[in-house]
Amino acid sequence: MAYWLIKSEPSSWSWDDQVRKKITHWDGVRNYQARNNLKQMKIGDLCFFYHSVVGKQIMGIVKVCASYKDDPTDSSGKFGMVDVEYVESLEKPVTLEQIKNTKELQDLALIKQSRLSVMPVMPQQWACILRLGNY
DNA sequence: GCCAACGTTGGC
DNA sequence: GCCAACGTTGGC
Repeated sequence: MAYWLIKSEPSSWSWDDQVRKKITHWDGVRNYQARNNLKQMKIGDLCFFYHSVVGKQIMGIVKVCASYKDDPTDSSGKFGMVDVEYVESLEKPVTLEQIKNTKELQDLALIKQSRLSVMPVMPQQWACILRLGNY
């Protein structure tokens, strides 16, 4: 099983929305690197849900519940999506600032490639963030 | 195939 | 709201 981090601006899709709706299409990705990461997701993989722009913190965990398929919102047919399902909220959201201040997390793409919206997370990074979140 | 122009993302 | 970083588009 693999771990990921996916971003959303709360003004378009927030963690509260995710908690309420439980399952959603993770559509709208229009970047090839992010798409390639989506393609590699398998059912059961876990993802951190990160609020970009407003909040700038990891809010909780979702699980991949449908693998890569066409994104109906993309008329070009080049991009796809997965479905994700609410799993759990972090007791304490983990902020970008905390991540930047944590030695083990310096290699996270969140820091190195701030514009990438779907990125892999190494198991040790995953565990480290869980500890920061008091999960 | 190069690169200038343009559009978007996201931190500050 | 600004702008740096980055990705995409299109003329040549």
